[in-house]
Amino acid sequence: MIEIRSLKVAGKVTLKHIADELGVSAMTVSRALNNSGSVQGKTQERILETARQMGYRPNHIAKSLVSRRTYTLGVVIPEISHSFFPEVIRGIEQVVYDKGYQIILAHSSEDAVREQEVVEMLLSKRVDGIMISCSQNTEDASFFENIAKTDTRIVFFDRCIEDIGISCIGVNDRNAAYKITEHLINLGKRRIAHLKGSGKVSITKNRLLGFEEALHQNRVNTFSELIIESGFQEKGGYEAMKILLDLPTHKRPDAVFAVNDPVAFGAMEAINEAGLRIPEDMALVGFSDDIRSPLMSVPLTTIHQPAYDIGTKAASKLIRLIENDKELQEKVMLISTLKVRESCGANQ
Amino acid sequence: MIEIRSLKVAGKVTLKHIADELGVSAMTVSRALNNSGSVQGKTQERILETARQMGYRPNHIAKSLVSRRTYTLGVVIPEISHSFFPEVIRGIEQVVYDKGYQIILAHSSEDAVREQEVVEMLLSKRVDGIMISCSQNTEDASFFENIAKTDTRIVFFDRCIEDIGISCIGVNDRNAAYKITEHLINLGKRRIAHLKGSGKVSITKNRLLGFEEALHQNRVNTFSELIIESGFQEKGGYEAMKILLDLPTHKRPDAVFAVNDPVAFGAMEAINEAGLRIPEDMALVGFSDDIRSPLMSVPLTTIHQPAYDIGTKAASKLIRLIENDKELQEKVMLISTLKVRESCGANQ
DNA sequence: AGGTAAAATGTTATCGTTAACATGATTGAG
DNA sequence: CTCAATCATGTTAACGATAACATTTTACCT
Repeated sequence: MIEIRSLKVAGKVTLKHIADELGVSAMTVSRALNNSGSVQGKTQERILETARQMGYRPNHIAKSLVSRRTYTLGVVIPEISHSFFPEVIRGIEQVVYDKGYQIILAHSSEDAVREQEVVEMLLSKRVDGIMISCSQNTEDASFFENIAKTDTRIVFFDRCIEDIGISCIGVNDRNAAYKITEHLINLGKRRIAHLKGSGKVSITKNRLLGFEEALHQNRVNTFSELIIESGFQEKGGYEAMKILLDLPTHKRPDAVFAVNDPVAFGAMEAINEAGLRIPEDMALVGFSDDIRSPLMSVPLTTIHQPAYDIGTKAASKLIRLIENDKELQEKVMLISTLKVRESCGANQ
Repeated sequence: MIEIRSLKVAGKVTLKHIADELGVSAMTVSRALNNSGSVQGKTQERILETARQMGYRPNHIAKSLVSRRTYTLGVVIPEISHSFFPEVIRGIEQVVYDKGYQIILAHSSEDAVREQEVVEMLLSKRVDGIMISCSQNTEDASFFENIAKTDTRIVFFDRCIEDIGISCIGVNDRNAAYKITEHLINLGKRRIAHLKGSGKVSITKNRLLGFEEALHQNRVNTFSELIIESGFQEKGGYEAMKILLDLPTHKRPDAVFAVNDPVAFGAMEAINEAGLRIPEDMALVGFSDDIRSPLMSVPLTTIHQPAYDIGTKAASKLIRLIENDKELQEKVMLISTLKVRESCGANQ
């Protein structure tokens, strides 16, 4: 039985406290607790027991200062209330937990200025790496390029800035956009609108590209007045749709492809308010397969993205980049699939 | 124009690097950057400019070691895929961002062991405080009591352990449960079941209490075989409901009050599978107003909780506890409201 | 017993920043 | 012109842990 003179130390217990308690040096205590050999079995036991009794908790702040490693990763998302992101986070969390890391969650609120602020903060906190899905008005690629030059690793997921040598984990946006557009064409739609995202991020560009390609390949006219920037949120979708609905009746689209499901929900509301029926008067499809999409009064046809897997891939890629100097940057495109429901008019 | 000899320093730029660059001491640089008086205007300008050019970023790890403050808060949630929690996090994030803190998000996956692990980790990371919503099998109050004795502040939200002197931010669970049960009684239900939560957490206890009270006050029989533990997840709701459905027909409930909406969704599935209609054959109500609840084929009657506000209150309470020694522990009960939809049978 | 290799423990310096104190430069009053 | 007060800057130590090196103790062999 070991007698503890000062079970309650003012403030937190440190190695030094334990060392003083037992009349050994802090180094010996450190070695004992880390099991790093060459501490007499008996001494080690006494140290472990005393540490337990004194409620010792290693100070990772101090450890990090020495090791220059925090085992903490930053995760920056634009909007936590889209069901897609919590699901990605769930994936990230699982990997990160298994590998012994933690995440600092930061929220850009779809604002590029705030995004840079929180990234700066993460860097000051010396996170080992950052996973980021860009805000809707992120334009400044050089900001990320400069970070990539430092020893802090970055990985984009979902909303990426492409071709600047930073890994991207997303889905085959272009191909999926192509498929869902072609699906509308096959249903006989000929005036197809696109509510497009914004900024320089991958999904804006690639979903638009896939859309245009599908029209072109299928010899369907593209109408520039039917391509409207909506951003990525419900409100933007509502407003963009209003613009389309204000067109003269014969110029209105017969189908709308929204850059993501929240935007489609906004559009849905505008269409309902205008007294039009989905899909009879106007077909509508989205992208991302939000948790609400199958539950809408007219279930939304969309592209299903493996959100959880995007999270696990992004996290494991980032950790590999951190832990292995040889690891290369790469673009990972997971497979997304067309989810046909009723809003496109196929299942009537 | 200042000439920088070594714009690129191996590793990260420190105060020392800037100091050497300008031939001053690190302390002067520190003072200049922190604007803490008594640095000559001219010198300060040179320092600021050089710091900018060298891409200096303050090292919060080192700062934290000195100040024993990390401006980081831990947030522990049991399950990120319930829409309630992302919404709480959104509230937390807003306050925390405004006050200059960050959050480390940790996930217990409804597992008390993992919960303790992540809390230990947060403590090792020396977070200034922790917000936690307990897992479904959290029983060990002393674990939290011991932490509360240290100088790390804790606040519970939603799923609290009560009466151990730690602040709780939640809703008037007992009263709300009373109301929704009474609502079922007023609709003529007389064999009312409860799918109850688990563990020692507040919502399990209080929602059950409110349920029983409503039955008692309204002179409706309580049937102990109609109170089944389901936990807090969809799967648990499904399984618990199966048990009720296996009862002989005349012993089956005519209404079911689920401890939360995900559990109600699980129950809904079981009821549908059994070929029964909601609400005609069996009424069903939940608690929490999940984002999916109004969208179900039979929209779910439930209790709406102000999730965002729970987040903001929890965060500001925690920050006040951290920053102000005089701040007292308290129990905050926000007002939740009955949301009558169709699953209870009122709006047919 | 003497000597040496191996094992156990201790000491010092460091990570980047800042508080506390120390020193040197400048100013102004008498 | 001198001396003290004020201002600007520097030095040292500390936060808690550990790597690298240094010392002491133990064990074993001849």
